[in-house]
Amino acid sequence: MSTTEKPYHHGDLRAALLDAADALLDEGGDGAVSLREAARRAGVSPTAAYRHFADKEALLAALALRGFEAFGAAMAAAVAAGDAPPYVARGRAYIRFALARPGRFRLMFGPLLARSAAHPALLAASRQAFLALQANAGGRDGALRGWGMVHGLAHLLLDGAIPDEGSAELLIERLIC
Amino acid sequence: MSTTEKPYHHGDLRAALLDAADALLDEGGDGAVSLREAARRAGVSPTAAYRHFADKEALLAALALRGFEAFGAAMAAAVAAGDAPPYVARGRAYIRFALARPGRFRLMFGPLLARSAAHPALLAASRQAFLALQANAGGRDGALRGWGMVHGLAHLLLDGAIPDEGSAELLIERLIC
DNA sequence: TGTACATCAGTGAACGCGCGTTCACTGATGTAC
DNA sequence: TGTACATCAGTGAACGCGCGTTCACTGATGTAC
Repeated sequence: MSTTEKPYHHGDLRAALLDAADALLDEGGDGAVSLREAARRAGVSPTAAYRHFADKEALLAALALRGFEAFGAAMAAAVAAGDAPPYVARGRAYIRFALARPGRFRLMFGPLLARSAAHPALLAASRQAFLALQANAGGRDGALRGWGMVHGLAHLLLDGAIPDEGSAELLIERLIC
Repeated sequence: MSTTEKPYHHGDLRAALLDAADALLDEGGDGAVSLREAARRAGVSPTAAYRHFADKEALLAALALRGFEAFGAAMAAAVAAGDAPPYVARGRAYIRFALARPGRFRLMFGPLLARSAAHPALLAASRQAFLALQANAGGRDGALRGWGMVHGLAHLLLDGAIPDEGSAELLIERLIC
């Protein structure tokens, strides 16, 4: 749907660059994103990106922000689907999102966030994600424990640290309930 | 104690390089480690490292392995201290280790592990870490939930994602019990 | 309706950088006889 | 005890690479009168 890899045609180059960078993110992780390669994939000269982003970090921040939006939408959709109590549905959606878009997921909670003073919008987005998780969680500490669990399982699954379980999906349904 | 930054003197260059790389790991994370900079810090020419490691990935793998050893020791020491039931003590030690040595922690469960076919020793080490956690955990699924929780809280704390709580140490004691 | 001008998105050459890795080498240490 | 030789750890010059970023530029689009 969204990440076409063709050169853009008179469209919105900013969006095309973000799409390209997004793809890089999922292919090679954090360090695989470069302005030059994103421009290459968008079919544009190496320096065109500077029309739309102050520097590389600005591109990454925009990417992370976009990630949080998609993330929030995915969680809301999972709750709306009503297949499980809201709290359970959100937890499962959290892990599924991470597995589907590992690069995005890692960037969202990654090094940029640690330097959050420079990226207040990012910090706000992550706070909001936590607030959403907190609903129906049985208090703040319970919410933190739950957040920790889904966040940790997501990372462990992504890193291949969990001894083989067959399907990750089954594991998610068994553990998050 | 271990990570001296002085040029080594006729000692074990391999260990000196690992120490230097370890320091880089904690200063700048995964991507901040370079053979050249490690050699520089060890006071040695840029290519000396190739006497001791086949390539950069071999250095990183050795670093991760060393990390798992320190990690196992930290968990065992925490249990032996007896301040809390073993399962609780291990969980707390897990998070404390991550906070004390973020670079190590991230590397241990990071990208190398995902390509574990190339690094069987690493995979074995992470399996063993899980087995240790599993003791007194109330079954395999309970152990996975617990592992997820401590792993996730460690990451969230490292990334500054958890809204300020004052002391991380207090948070650990309150949540892991 | 037509002309003059400003705005702005993308170009392409160029910079300096640090990196991983190779290669032939030097000089010290140790071993064989 | 002394000499000849092999081993081996570290050197330093060199390679090619992709990167972020700058700069002066071109050419199209839009606006003012």
